Amino acid sequence: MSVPLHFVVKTRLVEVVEGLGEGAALPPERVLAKEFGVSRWTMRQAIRELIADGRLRARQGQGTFVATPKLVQPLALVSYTEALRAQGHTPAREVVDFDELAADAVLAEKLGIAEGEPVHRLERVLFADGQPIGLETTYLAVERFPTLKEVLDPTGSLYRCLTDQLGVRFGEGEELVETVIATPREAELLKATQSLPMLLLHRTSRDTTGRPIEAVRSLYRGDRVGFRATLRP
Amino acid sequence: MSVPLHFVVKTRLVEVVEGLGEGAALPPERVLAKEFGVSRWTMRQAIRELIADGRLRARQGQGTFVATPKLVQPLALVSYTEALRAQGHTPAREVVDFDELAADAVLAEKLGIAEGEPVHRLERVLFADGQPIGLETTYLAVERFPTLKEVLDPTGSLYRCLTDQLGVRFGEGEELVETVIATPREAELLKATQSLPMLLLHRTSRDTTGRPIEAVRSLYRGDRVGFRATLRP
DNA sequence: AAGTGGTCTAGACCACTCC
DNA sequence: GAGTGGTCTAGACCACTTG
Repeated sequence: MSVPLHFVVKTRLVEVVEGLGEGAALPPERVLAKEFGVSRWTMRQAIRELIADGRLRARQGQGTFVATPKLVQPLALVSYTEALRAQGHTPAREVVDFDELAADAVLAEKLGIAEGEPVHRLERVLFADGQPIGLETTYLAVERFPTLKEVLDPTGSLYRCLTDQLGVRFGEGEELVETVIATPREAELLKATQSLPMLLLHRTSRDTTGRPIEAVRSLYRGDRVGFRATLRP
Repeated sequence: MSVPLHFVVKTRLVEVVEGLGEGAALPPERVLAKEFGVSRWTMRQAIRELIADGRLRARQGQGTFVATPKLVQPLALVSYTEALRAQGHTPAREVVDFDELAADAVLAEKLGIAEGEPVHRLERVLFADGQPIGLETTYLAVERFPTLKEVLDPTGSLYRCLTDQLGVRFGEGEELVETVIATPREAELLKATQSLPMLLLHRTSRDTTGRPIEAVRSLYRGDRVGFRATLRP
């Protein structure tokens, strides 16, 4: 048993998947388990890994289907909308929350303000071709952008609003990427199942004078999205 | 049951973990399950997620322990050794394989050679402070670097060898980041458990004339490593 | 030998979707 | 109502580490 059974099943299941076209339906878990001669738990373990790898997609009450390839998002200070459109996809946003709160120590540090000062919080679900792929939460100091709530169309591009209407000039930024497991709330907003690995991206942007503009926390579905960075020596 | 039981358990377990110090041992799974009044499966699900999040670390036959914070690796064309040392950690490498093979279509395309031509493959496990954190596989065209096998100390820095001894000057590079599930072989080399989410990084480097140098596939343990990128507008 | 985490089974019920 | 994926239980055995 040095190689777990569920991996053997996964390997054989990959061959089945490759024999099917994108979007094709797989037989039900219970049927597959019987065909492969394993328990449903083992079958689900194999399927879960193929879902995490982005090769399958499960829809409760409907079935499991062969997935389309992952999207690739640039790790760059560009508009989400433009980046996606450039790849031939249809972007969309949905506002979950747009309110104010008091900065905790970590957030205050990132935004260069004192703890307890008010910050805007804009939380939006990002879509590509009608499918939710990410949850983006942006924090900006109220002191620095007092008119944001009147000026910004929350369904539009924040980046455009800041540069075009508020005269902000983006300078350097720093991004951190890691994998995490989504909370139930996040999974629900992204229409994902529990315990799916996500890509968590933390960004802090500064203007050309080095002053902090925003702190962003973006959670992307690991089964649907990857990142691309262009490196300069 | 809109919130899964294992998440409730996870939330309560986090509080327990926060009350302990780094490296402290958790009670055995069976004991925790009984204390929380859930089955061992549910307990393991909660623990597995905390492991994926990098907050716990399981060692078979020993127990489960509170983990140390994740490392942060730069997404940049710099030496792995130097990057790690700059953060106060001790780097090491272990050669798994150093041989030649014929390029398949994808690899040939990346390296700018014809399919079937020979390429060097150097596969190494990367360590930080004695712990395996990544598996790096580098491919270079034999035609371009015919003396590599004689010149390179495979336990040393490839980057240094190329720049200092072979006169290569690195230009632009492109990196792709995504999450995947490790194969049993990869998991074993990284001393990780099955079905742990990994960060997969694909890099192709070019010299200052735009000619391909190397194709690299790096698999990092998602529970121990994150990436940092500095953005320029 | 004892105790730990890792894998697997058989069976149950829930939540959701479609007919 | 029937069928799907999602969660959970109780119990078993395996693989590994330590005394």
